[in-house]
Parts: sequence; C-alpha cells; structure tokens
Amino acid sequence: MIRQQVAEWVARAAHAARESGALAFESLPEFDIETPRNPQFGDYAANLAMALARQARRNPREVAEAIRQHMPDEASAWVERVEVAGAGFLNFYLKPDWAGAVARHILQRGREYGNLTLGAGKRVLIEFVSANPTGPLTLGHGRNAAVGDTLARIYEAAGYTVEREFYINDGENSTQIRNFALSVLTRYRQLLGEPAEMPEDAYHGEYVKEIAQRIRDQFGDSFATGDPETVLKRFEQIAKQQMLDEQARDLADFGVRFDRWFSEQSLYDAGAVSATLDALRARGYAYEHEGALWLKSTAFGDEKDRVLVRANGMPTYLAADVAYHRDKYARGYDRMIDLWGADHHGYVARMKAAMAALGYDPDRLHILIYQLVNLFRGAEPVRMSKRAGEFITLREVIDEIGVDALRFFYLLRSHDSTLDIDIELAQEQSEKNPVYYVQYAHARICSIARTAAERGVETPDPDATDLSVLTHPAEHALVKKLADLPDEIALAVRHDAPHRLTAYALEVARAFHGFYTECRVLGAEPALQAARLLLTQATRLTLARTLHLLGVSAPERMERADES
RNA sequence: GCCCCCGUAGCUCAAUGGACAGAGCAGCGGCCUUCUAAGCCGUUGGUUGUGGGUUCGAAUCCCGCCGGGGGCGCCA
Repeated sequence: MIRQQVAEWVARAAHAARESGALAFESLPEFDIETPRNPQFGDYAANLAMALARQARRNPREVAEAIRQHMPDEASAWVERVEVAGAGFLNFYLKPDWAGAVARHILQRGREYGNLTLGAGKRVLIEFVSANPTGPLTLGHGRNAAVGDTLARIYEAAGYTVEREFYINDGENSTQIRNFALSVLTRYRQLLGEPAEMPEDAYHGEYVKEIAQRIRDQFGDSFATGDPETVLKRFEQIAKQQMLDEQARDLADFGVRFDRWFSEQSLYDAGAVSATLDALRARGYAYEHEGALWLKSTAFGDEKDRVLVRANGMPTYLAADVAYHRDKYARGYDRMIDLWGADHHGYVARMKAAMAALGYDPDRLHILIYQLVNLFRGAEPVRMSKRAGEFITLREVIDEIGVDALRFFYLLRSHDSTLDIDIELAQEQSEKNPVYYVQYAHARICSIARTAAERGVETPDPDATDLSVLTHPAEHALVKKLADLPDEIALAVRHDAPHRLTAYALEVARAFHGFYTECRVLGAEPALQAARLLLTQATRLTLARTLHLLGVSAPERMERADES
C-alpha cells in the first residue's frame, strides 16, 4: 500500500522535473519500489533514476537528484526525507508516525485488507487437478490441488472473477476407461469365484477390488450373465462414478471445491469434438496420412505433427482436449490457466499450436508446470501405497499429517522445484515445523485478547486511539511487514507464484514473535497498551487473511501435546 | 539425440535485474515469578556448479559445458 503511494510520487516528481526542464525523457520506463535489505538505505527505495539515465543522457545520480527536488508536497505527510544514494537510488525515510497510520488502515479494512482491484473483474479460468477417474488422487495431485486452489484464492483477492474447473477424462471409448472397467469386472468375477484373469495393462491397486466388492454388495451376481459388452459399459459407468465421487470427497476434505466438473464425454455428446476437427480441417491444419487424421502442429513450432484420430477411427485424447480448450476460448475468459504435472510438459507445445491453428491467441492460455513430489519418512523414501499399489494417495497423507501441514508444505516451494515432503517433520509439533510457527503466532495473539478480556481491559476504538506511540523498532518492523500484504498478493498474481504467500506468512510470524518478546502488551502504560492491542489485532487480521489464502486454518489456541 | 525443471551455507530452500546473497534445521552460547518457551537473542558457516556474453548493476537474462530429476506413444 505504501509502495504504490511512493511509486506514484516518484512518477509525478519525474514528470514535474521534465516540465521544469530539469530532466528530459520520452516516456517513463518501468521501475520498482524496493525494500532495501539494509535499513540504513531507508524504508523504501526507487530505482527509476538508473532506468531513466540513458534516455535522459545524464548520469543516474543527477537524474535522481532532479527527481528528488520535484517530489510532490503531499509526500511530506509520510516521508521524512528522500536521499540519493549508491548508483542512483532514491531512498525514502518515513516519518515515525507512519506505523500508526498503517495499523489504522488495516483495522479499517478489516477482513478486506489485502484485497486489490488489480483484476478489475477480469475473468480467469483455472483448470486444475483433472485426474483420470481410474484411481484415487495421488500425492502429486495434492500439489496440483494446493497450488491451483491457492492461486484461485489469490486471483480472487486481487480482484479477478475466478472459476475453478476440473476436467474429467471420461471418454467412454477411451482405452483407459475400458481397461479400468475391465479390471473391475475381472475382480468382480473373481469375487464370484470365477477363474477370471486380469487383462494386460490392468489396474492392480487394492481400490479396484474395493469397487468390485461394492458392486457385488449392491448388485449381487446380477452381472454374472448378460451381454458382455452391455455389462462392460455398465461397469465403465459405475466404476468411473465411484472414483469420481471419491476424488471429490478427497478434494472437499482438502479444502478444494470446483465451480464446474467438465466432462470429456459431454464434448462428444454435443458434437464438439467433430466440430473442432472440422474447424481444423477448414483452416488447413488437419490432414489425412496413413489412415489417421493429423494436426499440423509443426506449423506453429511443435517438433512434429500429432495424431488427432487414429487409423482405427478412434479420436485421441488430444482431439478431445483441443475441443475442450476451444470451448474455453469460446467462453471468453481474459486468462486461462492450466496446471499440469511435469510429466505432461511435452504437451504444452501441441496444445498451444492447436489453439493457434484454430485462430486463437495462444498467449491467453497459461500452462503452469509443477515438478514432482517425493515423500519421505525421515530419510527413507516412501514409494508404495497399500491401497493403490504403485503410488501414494492424497488421502493417506492427509490422514497422517493433516490438511494444514500438507497444504503448507505443498506451498512451501516454487512449483518449479521438485518437492520433498518429510512425514515425520510435518507431524512434528516442534520448532522445526514451519506450519506451527505461523499458526502459533496467531494463537498467541488470540491468547493476548483472551487475557485482556479476562482482566476487563476494554477493546480500544481504532479511530479514537493515538497510534503514534508505536515507535519501538520491533513495532515498526512488524507494521512494515503487515503493510506488504497487498504487494505480496500482487506479486503472487504477477508471477503465478502462490508459494510467495507461505514465505510471507513466515515473515509476518517472525516479526510478530520478535515484537511479542520485545514489547509487553498487557501491563504497558494505558495509552501504549491500547495502541499495542490494536497492533496485535491488525497482525491477527493479516495473518488470518494470509493463512486463509493458503487454505490453512488460523487456530485461536494451540496446546502442545506433552512429551513425557 | 531433442524438450522441460533444478544446481545458492553441512542439510532443506528464499531472494519482482539492484546496494553487504538471506531464512529454517543441524552446531555452539544465552533468555521463562509477568500476555502460551510450538517463542526470543547472540554466534559459526558462501568463489550462488562451471566458462563466456548482455547491462550502470547478474544468483536472476542469453550461449556453451558439467551434474541431478522428469518427459519424448495412433496411452492419458
């Protein structure tokens, strides 16, 4: 919030300098308002002069000095002084009472604090998870869900209108759905005592047996006879639906809800796939070769052309996916985000090529690739799941370490980094565990409020309390962190980087713990106590808001389980 | 062979192209009669894999090389 204000003053000063003839430039280049690492360089610093030096044909320090001398008068309300330093930085030193002004601003905005108008109501579609309905959600899907959902929350906070969508790969004629149904059917027959053998490429997890068992419980042996093709079709539907329901339950328990579950099959039913193929043909980017229909993706930078319809007449996954994304474009979003695992990165080029082939701007589609997740128990890698066989399910990890810890750990690293999660660490109720560090700060604030109430201390009125008494360095450090929330949200959106918010949460918690140790709230002299109580409330609002964006709870109390 | 991600302190990782590269953990030394010690303070620890380039300024951008992970199907 302060940052934007400072940026505006600097820009106005530069223009004023040009009008007075002190500076010459065509147009203002982009510049940043930074927080210097070293406090001796002030509270905020602008790098405009260096960026402008070439255009202005002057050395950066002279440019900075020209800007400094044209700083608008109203800046002096908050700014004590501006200095030119280093290579040409403009360093801003704030007046001591800015801290009170920031705290009051946060209290006034309350739960709205951090909300931006950056998005201006632009519509964003975030498609994520989109797991195949042939098995439970995995550890990797969990990362997808956590990143996608938090990204959605951040975009919402930034003022975008967001839709969350899950694409269901439920094409009835697809190989995977057939194999899955065949696997369930085989298990079902085995339950009935028939000597059925699992097909090639079968799904071997225990969950397949569970589904077969449930079908048997519900329908008895009524599928033992009958037309095999009809039975198989029925199994496709039942098994797929059961898997989907389970995935939806897992996601709901993980705090993730979708606005729309988009069925691949619905595209076939509506004729959207064949319409898309027609469109590609009409535009000259689909052609027949060796009995198959190909997408001429090389025309748009892909390394080779891709099959849309196989020689046997069956459309590939790609055909439906192109139709799906065509549908997204037709819905008119300003931005579309897909969240894909690293194992799908090879599909980015062909999808973008397909969109270009259809005449759409491929840059409106942002495909975010996240790297793999490894699970450890201490130093030991965990690879297998009892229930699912070759992969670890999201449900198992939620059961072991809880939603809060898991979501936090998923968002601790950039999506560009492979992620190692240590179950033992995530379960540990100790200083090693960053989740508790943040939540503990929130619980401590609540504890202060409780104790204040017990002692009959009245809740101060933010508008009637003098906050200029907040002058301790620890108070200033805390307020400055709190003031960063809007900027952090803006940066997280700009870089599609939800993990910034976990880092921010940790920084706010650190600043608060420091304040807590240095500055006594209850028992301070009355005016200071009132101001500090309000500062803790502003901190609580900021922390709660940040945790909410991460999908992590903000507990009002935390009791450490006694280790005997 | 081609494509994507990563390489930063002993370990796990931060760092919108900015000033002296920061945290946590581990190590060492301190701090609880007062709002929760799941906390705080101090301290040790670095040629940002490597060689070039762009820039006023590079961990960050570009090129080469080395190392680790992932992907290259008429599967999804």
